[in-house]
Amino acid sequence: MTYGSYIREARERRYGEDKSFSVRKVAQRIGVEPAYLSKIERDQAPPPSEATTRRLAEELAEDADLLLAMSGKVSGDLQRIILSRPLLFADLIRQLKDFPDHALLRIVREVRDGAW
Amino acid sequence: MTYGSYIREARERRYGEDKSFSVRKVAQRIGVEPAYLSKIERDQAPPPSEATTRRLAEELAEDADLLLAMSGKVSGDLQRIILSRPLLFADLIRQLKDFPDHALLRIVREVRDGAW
DNA sequence: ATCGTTGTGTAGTGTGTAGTATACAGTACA
DNA sequence: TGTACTGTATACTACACACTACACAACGAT
Repeated sequence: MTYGSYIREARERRYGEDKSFSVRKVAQRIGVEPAYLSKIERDQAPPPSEATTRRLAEELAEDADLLLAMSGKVSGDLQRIILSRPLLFADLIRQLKDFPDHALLRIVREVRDGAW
Repeated sequence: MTYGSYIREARERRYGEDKSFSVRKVAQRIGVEPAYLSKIERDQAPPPSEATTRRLAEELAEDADLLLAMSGKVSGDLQRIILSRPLLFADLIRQLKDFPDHALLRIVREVRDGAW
């Protein structure tokens, strides 16, 4: 599933029930040219900037982090968090690389629930 | 402490004991023009690409993650790890944002020591 | 005195990013 | 039958990134 096809499907799903989700209208609301959005949806243009992806995500009620991941980008706010303590986060992330999802999820939960 | 001044100090420290750590020689070994390295060291050019920073880090025996952080970049391998499971890592990192260093360090250690 | 080495000033280059602008063909409907 | 909308093809643009190429003056050793 590419960025483009994902966006296209999400938009068309909404267009089915609300005709204001045409390429033109959505493009206008997020502040880009319709031809550009069209190219993105057909993967003829690379995914747009982080800012544009965020507007698009909000418009289509999709997850911004997921969309950003599809465009090969790590969210700017995560980057800033990592850069504030690069060595600690580098260690942590590299160690979690091969952890299975469920172990990761457990850590997320324990950290959230203040088991620390 | 900027990227440039940090590099300059590290290089000059080594130049004191080994004359092969001149701008010219180091530049040649890491594969860039001397004038370019000179500009970088004086912060007249922005920090170089990740690849060049890595070669520079190795040449000067400095920490690549630290140097990359100074240049405002998150290491590519960390990005790839995050992008492999964007939602899990996004959650985790955002939750750790305001953790004090010692708490983070403890997690790093417990994860490493297989307390999971 | 000159040769090699030092760092640096200035100008220019190729590639990528993130788009805009205009025009065009097809479809819906009133 | 026209007009209002649909998506898309094509061409172009502005700016940033990551450098190279060459020239020059200062200094140190032989």
